[in-house]
Amino acid sequence: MPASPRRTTLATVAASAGVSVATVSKVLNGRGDVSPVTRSLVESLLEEHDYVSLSQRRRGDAAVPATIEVELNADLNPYSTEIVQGAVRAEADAAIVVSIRTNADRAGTWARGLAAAGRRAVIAITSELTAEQLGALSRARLPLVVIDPLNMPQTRGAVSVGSTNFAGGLVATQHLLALGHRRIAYLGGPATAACNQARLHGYRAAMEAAGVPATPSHVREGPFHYQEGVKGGAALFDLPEVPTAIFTGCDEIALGVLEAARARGVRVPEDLSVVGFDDTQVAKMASPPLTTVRQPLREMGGVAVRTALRLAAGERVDSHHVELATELVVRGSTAAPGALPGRS
Amino acid sequence: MPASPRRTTLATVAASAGVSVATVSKVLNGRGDVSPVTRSLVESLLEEHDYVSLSQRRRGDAAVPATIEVELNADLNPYSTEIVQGAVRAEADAAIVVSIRTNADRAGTWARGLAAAGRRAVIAITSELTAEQLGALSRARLPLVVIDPLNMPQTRGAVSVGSTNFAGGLVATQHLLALGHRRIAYLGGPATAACNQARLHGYRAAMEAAGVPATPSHVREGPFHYQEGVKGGAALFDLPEVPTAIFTGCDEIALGVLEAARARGVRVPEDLSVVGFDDTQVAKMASPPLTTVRQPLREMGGVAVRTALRLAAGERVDSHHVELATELVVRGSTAAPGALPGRS
DNA sequence: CTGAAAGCGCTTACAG
DNA sequence: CTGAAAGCGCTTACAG
Repeated sequence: MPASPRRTTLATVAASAGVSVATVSKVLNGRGDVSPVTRSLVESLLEEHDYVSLSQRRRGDAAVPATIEVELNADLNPYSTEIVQGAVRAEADAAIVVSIRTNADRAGTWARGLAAAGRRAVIAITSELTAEQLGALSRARLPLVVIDPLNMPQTRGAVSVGSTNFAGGLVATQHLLALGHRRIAYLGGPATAACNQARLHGYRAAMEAAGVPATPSHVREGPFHYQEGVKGGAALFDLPEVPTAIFTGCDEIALGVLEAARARGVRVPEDLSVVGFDDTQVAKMASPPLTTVRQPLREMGGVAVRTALRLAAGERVDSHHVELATELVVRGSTAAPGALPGRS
Repeated sequence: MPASPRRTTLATVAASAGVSVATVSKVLNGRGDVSPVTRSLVESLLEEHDYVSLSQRRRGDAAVPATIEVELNADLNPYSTEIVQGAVRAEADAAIVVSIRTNADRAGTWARGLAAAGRRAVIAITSELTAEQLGALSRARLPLVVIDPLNMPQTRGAVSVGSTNFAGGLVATQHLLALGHRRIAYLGGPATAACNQARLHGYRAAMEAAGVPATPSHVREGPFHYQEGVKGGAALFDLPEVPTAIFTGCDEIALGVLEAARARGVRVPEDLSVVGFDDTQVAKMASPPLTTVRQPLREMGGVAVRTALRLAAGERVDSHHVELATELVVRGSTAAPGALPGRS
């Protein structure tokens, strides 16, 4: 979008409202001595002419480094921590403001507040953005980059960053099949999340290709939480056909499964193989260390920041969805079914 | 520091330099048509009069929310993640800029850059700040709050936030003693860190009060890393007097010990009790879940932000060191020595 | 309530 | 190089 040669000034707005510059200035500064009628007329004209205050224009100067908002929908977890890490490391000149959205504000207030505070772009991690919020960001001229949105239909228009989730689900399941497992369960993420759907399809594709279609009772979906792993793992152990391996939707769920196994006296990997997803810090710190599908989360954070900066600079981006490669990382939580202990 | 009634304007500087306002303006805007002599005279006078540009003043307006820099000295880990979490949640109106210091810039450049970018205060987590950096922040009028600095002597003047580490070390060790342990090892943090020293003293005090002074070979210090736990745990298992319990300097180290134990076939808590420190997210996700000394890390992040904002507003703070209470959280990684399994 | 007028802080084209 | 002068965008005390 080419910038218009001159930005709107108070004089423009005053002329179109048929009032003096002084009156417009008063409205802007929230003075009391303006009639409600005049005030609302001026306010709508300010909006219409897309008036940007002097201080905001100054803040847009090259001298002031950009700030980018990284919005979380919940507390930092091992997954979002990695993305934030990558965003923070990405660009020395882009300050990353981390915040947790409370949804207390209305969409317009929220977006305008961000613009007024000097944000140049917004990166939303696993958020559920409404159509109003997307519209408000657009009106505030704030570009948006989403990472793993939880509600696909609404956010389809936004620029997004993700990873090859289908391939990840496929390779994780193939790894377990190659070890000799046949009763492989999927303990995944929220059914509405696109990333979860892709992983599930990868799992199903691998199972079908191996001639052992997934048993319906072996597929469970739920939030990406540790407790899901504890509960889901326990539920799977109660099945008549107990799985010998569980492919999980994220490392946190996998750690929950590890705990469910320990509580039952089920040994990992001797009695049960477990595969995580993400390769967050906790994967390496698990006992046994987790075999997991690595998502390049830090790189994804970095790509999101660089994409956001390009959008903020008015550049076009080639692709509306950047997808980075996943990779299987084999550690100690997987083995052939019935394998003997003895690993290091 | 009471703000002077009026900030320096170009006119003031022009008068004291004996040049016109126009010339000063040219210097500020980096125009070429100013003689080097005049330029350097004006520049030093701008510095001397502490001139703040209009845009910077505007950025200081109440309308623009404060931004606070949270400086990490390394990648986000479970400990610093919790503090960041608390800082982000603390004040709706204070934007938290997270960054990892690279030390590429000289101290003055770094501090002035932060001030120019609109930061109002700096919070440093487990950093090693030099005297130059402290001085540069002070000259840039940026208040500093430190959390668990790694080098105590240099940072003694700074306002700090911490927790009752001595009490934490004491209560953790007393818990193990009460369970019946006598051979209790300490696998702690860096010897130079004040928080580590306090925990070690608490451990020693408890041991001495119980009449079982700590064996020197049972005390090891090192970085707050997972690998320290793996290596340190293995080293302790090789001792002639193998400990029956290990009190660790942080949850990450404790998870390393869990893994060292698993690799040796040592069962936790039946053969070995393990106590962590911090109560980060990974403590709950460990298998078995960790008994640990909870530091209120989120609260510490929140207190740091509120203190930083007060200092930025020119208020005096009552105390140069705020200390929050630690608390023992008993989970599944501790039991009486030689206890039988059977817990849930 | 409203706006003409004075004023503030800054920038810039231009005469010297 | 330098600065007087014109001008820009905005604010505010005050007259009506």
